[in-house]
Amino acid sequence: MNVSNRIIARLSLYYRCLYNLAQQGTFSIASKNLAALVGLKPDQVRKDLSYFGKFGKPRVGYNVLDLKGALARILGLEQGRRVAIVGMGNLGQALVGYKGFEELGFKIVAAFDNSPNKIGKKYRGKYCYNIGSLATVCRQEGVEMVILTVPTEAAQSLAQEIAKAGVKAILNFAPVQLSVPKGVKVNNVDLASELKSMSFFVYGQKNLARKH
Amino acid sequence: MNVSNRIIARLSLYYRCLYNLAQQGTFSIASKNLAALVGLKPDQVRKDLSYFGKFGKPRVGYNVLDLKGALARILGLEQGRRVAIVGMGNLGQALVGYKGFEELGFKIVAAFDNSPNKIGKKYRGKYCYNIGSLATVCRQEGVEMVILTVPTEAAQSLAQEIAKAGVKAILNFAPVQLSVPKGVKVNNVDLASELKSMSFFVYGQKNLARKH
DNA sequence: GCGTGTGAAACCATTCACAGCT
DNA sequence: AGCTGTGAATGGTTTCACACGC
Repeated sequence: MNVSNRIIARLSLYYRCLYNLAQQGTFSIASKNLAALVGLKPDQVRKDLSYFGKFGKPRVGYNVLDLKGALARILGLEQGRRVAIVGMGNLGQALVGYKGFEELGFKIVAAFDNSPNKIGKKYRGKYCYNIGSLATVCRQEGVEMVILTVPTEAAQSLAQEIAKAGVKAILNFAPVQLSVPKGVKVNNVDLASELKSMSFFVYGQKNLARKH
Repeated sequence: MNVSNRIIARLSLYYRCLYNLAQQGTFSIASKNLAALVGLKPDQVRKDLSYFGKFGKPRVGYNVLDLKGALARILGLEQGRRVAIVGMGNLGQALVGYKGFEELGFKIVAAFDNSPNKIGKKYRGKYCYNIGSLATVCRQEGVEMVILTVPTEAAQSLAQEIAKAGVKAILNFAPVQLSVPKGVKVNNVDLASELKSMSFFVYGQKNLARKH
């Protein structure tokens, strides 16, 4: 079966809301209300969920805990995922302490850098290894996903190393298109491009040469 | 005219590549090669550009400097944009020094926080103001876009303040759907959701209840 | 011949509308 | 009556295929 990126991105949002609702002790929620929380239409929510099963009850909506559990299973979040951060610059250091990760079961088990100043130090209690020992440490620690926060020039060759170390997912912050072996999933976070894109909608737009 | 988010997101990528190509002194590039750099099909690149005009020359491709200039104009990047960071936690502090912003003409002109420890300090040479003076400082400094890196609970009410201060674009890192007045553009960066989404493709997927 | 620009076709995603259940 | 689940209809995006210009 074939599920698109976009559906999964939305499931992640639903999961986030259900997590919060569960904490507040909310028992059940209708597609209409869930949709409002994420800024979508109810139809969309129901259709997305219907790809994976029938989780709702007519007249009632969805049981929060049940649906949260189902999404956790679908998204592969049941047993926490083991994550490493490669590149302990400003961004890497900020993310090593990011609350949002640990809450959702992403456990940061290692940090890596190539700078002698950083190797051997601890950041938020996480030991920073020499990047040369990437493969060894990743296998030892069972690293499943990597957050890659290195300078642009270094990103591609490290992505290869990371893939060789058996890691199956890379969240890439470097503004380059990484090429990796099949079977490795890359998601990109391109901060400057986000700004550029907003710039268009607010300050560009007018200079259009062509209508349509 | 109506241009979709997705086209603009891709234009931002093209711009990034053209910026690099220009620095390397490359004179011209074909859609095929540009597509390879961003991981897309040549047809897509040509179609995207054709919404805005005819920039290429048959048999030659696109002149790098010309196309870069055209995209800068379209994206509203010609005169640098003035940006503030609201929330000087780990992430805010990391982003205040992010090279990728200044290079592309996004000038960080102010930082804000509500903590007495931080107010009055400088981060990478940027003064941290009391968040209470948001409106005043934003108008004084001509802030056009805000990067919002505050705790989830604070995000919604600050988004309102920011909008009131005349800022037209918010890059939101808090995992909530912000509601803002019409005319204000919000882009979300939800780091935990990125990880969740990758988790599905690598470790979820199998547990599908329904085929299709 | 080679690479652009662009209608037409194919594909995918969202929205609609309603049957079915409680 | 109210809310889910889902085919059918709509709308949007990507890919194809080819005419045109150098």
